[in-house]
Amino acid sequence: MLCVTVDNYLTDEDRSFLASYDPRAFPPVAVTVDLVILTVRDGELCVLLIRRGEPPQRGRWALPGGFVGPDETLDEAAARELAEETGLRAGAHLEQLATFGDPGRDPRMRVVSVAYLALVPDLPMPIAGTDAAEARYRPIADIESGAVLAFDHGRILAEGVERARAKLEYTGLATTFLDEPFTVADLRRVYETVWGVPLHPANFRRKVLSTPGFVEPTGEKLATGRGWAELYRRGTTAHLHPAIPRPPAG
Amino acid sequence: MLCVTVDNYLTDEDRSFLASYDPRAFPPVAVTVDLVILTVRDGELCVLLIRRGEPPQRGRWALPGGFVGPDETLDEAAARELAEETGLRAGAHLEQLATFGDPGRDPRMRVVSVAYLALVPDLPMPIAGTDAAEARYRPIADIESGAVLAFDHGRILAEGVERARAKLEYTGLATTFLDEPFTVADLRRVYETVWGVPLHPANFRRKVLSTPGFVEPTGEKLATGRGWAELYRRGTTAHLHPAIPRPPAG
DNA sequence: TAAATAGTGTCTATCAGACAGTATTAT
DNA sequence: ATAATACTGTCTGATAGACACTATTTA
Repeated sequence: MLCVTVDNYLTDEDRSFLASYDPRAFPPVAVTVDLVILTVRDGELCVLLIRRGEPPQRGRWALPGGFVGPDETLDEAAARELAEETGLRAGAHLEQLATFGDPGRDPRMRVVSVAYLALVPDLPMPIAGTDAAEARYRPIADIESGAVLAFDHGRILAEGVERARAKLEYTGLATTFLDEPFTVADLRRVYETVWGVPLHPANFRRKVLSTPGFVEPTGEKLATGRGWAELYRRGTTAHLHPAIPRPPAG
Repeated sequence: MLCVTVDNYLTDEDRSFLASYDPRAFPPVAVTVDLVILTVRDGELCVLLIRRGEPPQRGRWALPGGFVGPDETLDEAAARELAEETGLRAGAHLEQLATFGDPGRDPRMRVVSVAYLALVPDLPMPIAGTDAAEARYRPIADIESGAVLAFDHGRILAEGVERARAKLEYTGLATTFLDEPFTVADLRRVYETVWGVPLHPANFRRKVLSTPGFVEPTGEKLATGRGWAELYRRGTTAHLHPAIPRPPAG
């Protein structure tokens, strides 16, 4: 294997050691990335699921994912999978979530899966890949109330949803769920949908607009709906000071 | 490979598919766990490092770690490594940090490393393993100011330290750095050491004691030092309400 | 007119941060 | 006596949460 990245760190001793090193002496392990792609549509928090078109567990709903290529970083593999499934290349938020590697979580072999979390705006339609019979955004509520996902994907999804809920509190990531421009009420509905609690409109507005860098006014106003509403774009601040406090129970 | 865990999920189709499945068709990848073991000693935040006794990068300081066994979960492998290096079996905090898998991060082969973060009290002495010439707790400040670690361990350490700093704010984990019983001043010194900022003793005391479940009084008093100080044990609450706010810069 | 929504202003309880001050012990 | 530390009490400014109120548009 060619490893130019750290080649300049190698000593002569390293080089002679590597010449006699056999990577195939280790038990076979596969490394994959699985994606928790969340979006908000029609007042519901939804996740992109694919129905498996190949065994094992053909016909069952699963998170999209795939093998990490030999020359890819983990982040690159996740970005490639996200683009393949949604068509999105930029504008979405993508971060590593956690890694799942219990023996027996996949019946084929030892599979260590690095899970990623993506937050995307409401998109036209997902793209069904070669190994997927069908791809669809499905409400979280449906999965939480019974529907069983393939492998340990239910647990991965639960961690992704919890991470997303927590991150809305102290980052400006809620705006990545929205197309620009948006109103303060649109942003509030994102929080209400993801957290599952109603928020006080007046207090929410005051907090959002008093947090520097959260949203930028476009100066335009939207006349649709009742009355009129000012329009905003995403701000530049990743970390919110102060945070948007999450109500205790939900 | 025997995979009983999800065996009852297998359909007849799955079983016939698996009979013709060859795990060795994939490029060889090794999965390891690396540990960021942090402690507070002599007013400094320290990390357990080993000096590599085998190539590659023999003689360079690195995080302790090792291969994940074929029948181990990732958490089990991390707990085993922690016990091997420190002798600790319980009482320490251990959580998954992030996964690092850039091609070329290890010159031997493609190595995907699942990093774990451990917070431990001040311990007698670390144990040098078979592949380590030496094991020592070294101050974070020494590494941040120049000392280069093996592979990408500098980046892993930086993420671990940042996670630890963030977690002190909203969890009761600071107490895992201390032997019981401890005083409020001991706990304050942990925060001051990890965050690198002085905290107001009076305000710190008020916040800690008004946060239910953070610390439990033993009823005893310690007469050493000037005056006397009340002694406490770790509380049961993992999540702090309200949080211990971290001062902005520093 | 009634209902729904965008936006403004105000009141109150709480908390962070700063500081004054007391009690106790080592030097 | 002086310095250092543990601990208590008080004051101020900021903010979360609740509510009242106006303006505007649709049904």
